[in-house]
Amino acid sequence: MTERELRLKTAEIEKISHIDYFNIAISVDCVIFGYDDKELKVLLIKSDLEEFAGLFSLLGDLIRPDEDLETASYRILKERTGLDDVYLEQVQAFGSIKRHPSGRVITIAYYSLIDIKHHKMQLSHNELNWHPVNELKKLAFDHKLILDTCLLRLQQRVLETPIVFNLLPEKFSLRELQELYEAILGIGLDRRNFRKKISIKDWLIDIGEIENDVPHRPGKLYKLKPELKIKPARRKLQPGKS
Amino acid sequence: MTERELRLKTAEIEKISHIDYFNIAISVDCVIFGYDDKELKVLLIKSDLEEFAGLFSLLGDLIRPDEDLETASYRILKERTGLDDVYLEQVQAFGSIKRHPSGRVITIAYYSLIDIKHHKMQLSHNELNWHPVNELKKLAFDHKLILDTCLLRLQQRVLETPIVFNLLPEKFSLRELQELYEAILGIGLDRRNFRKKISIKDWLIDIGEIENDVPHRPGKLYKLKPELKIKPARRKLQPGKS
DNA sequence: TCAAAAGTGTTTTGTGTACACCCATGC
DNA sequence: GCATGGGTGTACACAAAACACTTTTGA
Repeated sequence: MTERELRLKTAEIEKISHIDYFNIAISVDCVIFGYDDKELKVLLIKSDLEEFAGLFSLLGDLIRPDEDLETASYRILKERTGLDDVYLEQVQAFGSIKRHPSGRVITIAYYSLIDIKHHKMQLSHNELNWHPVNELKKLAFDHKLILDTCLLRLQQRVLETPIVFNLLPEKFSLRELQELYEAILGIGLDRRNFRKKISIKDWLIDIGEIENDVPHRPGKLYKLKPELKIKPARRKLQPGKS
Repeated sequence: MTERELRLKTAEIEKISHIDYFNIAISVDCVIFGYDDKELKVLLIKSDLEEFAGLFSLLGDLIRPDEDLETASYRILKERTGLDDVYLEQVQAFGSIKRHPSGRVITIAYYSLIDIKHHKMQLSHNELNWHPVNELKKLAFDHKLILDTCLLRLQQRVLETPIVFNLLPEKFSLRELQELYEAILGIGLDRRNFRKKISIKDWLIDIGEIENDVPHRPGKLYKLKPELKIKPARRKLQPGKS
């Protein structure tokens, strides 16, 4: 659909036929967050559109008429990361008229949290790569806006609900956890206060093991209490305060 | 589109043609909140679908190919309430396959806040009426879920940003304001603590007038500081904590 | 003079923040 | 033995919650 055709429809607004209402495509875009090397990262692919030559874009696809919004998101995640059981949350829809150069495409944005170490599969196929969130300036489409909006949502959620653990391996030390929070929130945290706050939340189990391969005193390892692992199917409305 | 056609497409999933992707309609649904008689209310219309005979539904419409999501929402609000300059916020999209009996319709939910007294125009045309939010049990489509989700979002926002004033007339007393908060949050509040908290936020101006027509000692009247009135066009990302 | 709500402060409790020392380990 | 992070507690400031009496007005 060209810009010209779009304008034509605008002029004909009074006699819109029912079929015209279907001249809008719907996509899902996934902000796939990962955590590695003490940085929050996002999975991006090089845009194949001429208009955005050289820019990266989020992973997305048109929604098929026979799949739910979440189904479409899980499909994309599965295709791009090989992972199945991931945290996924819808953020909102983006639907500016001119957001997509090839026509009217409304997109529904999701973010998901995955353990970057579990991935490492189809990576770097067609320029699919992890990018530090902080270093991104310009993305294709309105994807920078979508990313920023999702990051903001993540920052809000992370203080209330135990979702960050989706970004970590099964076992982790308190230092790793704190560094993750610092990466997500973009601020430094006091170690003693952080540990106090986490211990009050009662999210973790001391598994009786310690780090190895660290060039200093190893820390204890913890894991998330199993009952707090968020099964994607279970989530309904927003969870309340922890 | 019948259920049978849907299943057919599912079977043909491998050879989906581009045009199939457009076989999805997109609508906007508005949860229009008002406040009257010490109750939070929502504007509903009697559903004209046989499947939902006797049930009420939110106000919505299909999105036109040439209008933004917000433009569509404002159009609905204008059509149904006659009001222009209202608070409007997108919540999220709802897209279950079977949410609409006549085909695949993905809807994007907005809530808006209006002064119920300013309205009173096209009301009760075709069974368009205000309903107390607390007394609603079943709505057409998935509109109860949408309403609940929007209410939850409103409850979260109301503590952080000065949006409740969109539900009140220009001048109001602190008692009215407190009763409004109580209606939205569904809890009782301590008067002294409430007044302290509001005064700290520094949102109000004492306009030097007092209530009249009250059968008791009249309270002072206040108005929201003009610079805090949220112009719909200005809002971008989520506002931070107050 | 009575009913109804306005208006107003203090105390207690909990939460967030700032901050420093000794300990265990790897090198 | 030294560098590195692990592990821990206390003091202060601020915010939230509980709580009661006097004042003003209309009826």
